[in-house]
Amino acid sequence: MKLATWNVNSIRQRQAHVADWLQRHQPDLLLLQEIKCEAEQFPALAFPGYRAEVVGQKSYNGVAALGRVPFEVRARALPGVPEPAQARWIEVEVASPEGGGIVIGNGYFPNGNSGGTEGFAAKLAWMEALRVHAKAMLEDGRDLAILGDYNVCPGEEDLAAGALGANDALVRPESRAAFRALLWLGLTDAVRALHPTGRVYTFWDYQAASFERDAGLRIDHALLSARLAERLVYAAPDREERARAQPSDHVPVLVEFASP
DNA sequence: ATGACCCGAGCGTCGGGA
Repeated sequence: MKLATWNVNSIRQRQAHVADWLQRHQPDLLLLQEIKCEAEQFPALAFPGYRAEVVGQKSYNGVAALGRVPFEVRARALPGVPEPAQARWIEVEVASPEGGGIVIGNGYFPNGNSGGTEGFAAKLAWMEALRVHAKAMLEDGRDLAILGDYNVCPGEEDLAAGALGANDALVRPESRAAFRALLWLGLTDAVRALHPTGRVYTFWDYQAASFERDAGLRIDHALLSARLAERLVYAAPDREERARAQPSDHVPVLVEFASP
């Protein structure tokens, strides 16, 4: 089984990139963030062989699941997040080869740098709601993967020197603590499990020739419950995608599992 | 030292991104 996550920074600007990437990599499920459109505007016909389920809104945010295997939608919003809900969560279930299902959450976590202290508090509240929700699913014994744009650099090795200020919401101690609280539930950071050290960036700013200088960040992640983590055979960002013409500022992160 | 780029909205320029 192959899963992937990709913040595409507008699906309407990136649909050819996504269609081409799907053809080359053929993941079972691709989770998208920042589609920046309403569900009716999503170019579902651009991805032959894939079924699209979309949680959209006008202009901002927006997530989607593209699947070439059967899946069902479990939720279109994160439980426990106060209204007005933004389009930041879709949760699906695919059949497991062992029988039973695998729950796959797709999140576009709040950035937390806009809106002052209130905006940062909303980021932390969103992450706490996710922790509570994930904890309940794990206590139910569910196999769980949470993919998406977490908007958190978990550690100092997850950003280039000088790429962000110390007070940035992506590296603030509270943001990192909220990320660790997810790990403490028993989840495994897939990319770090297979690449324990070194640069494994998933984002480079459009500004200041960040990609050319490799001034990147690791903020797109896949967290896995134990049985899934034990089957993990591949987890890495597709860095080459950032070198293409008119790229997203994020690259896809691909994770692959051996059959049980 | 400073600014830098991209997207959507909508036609001024700006908020948001990270």
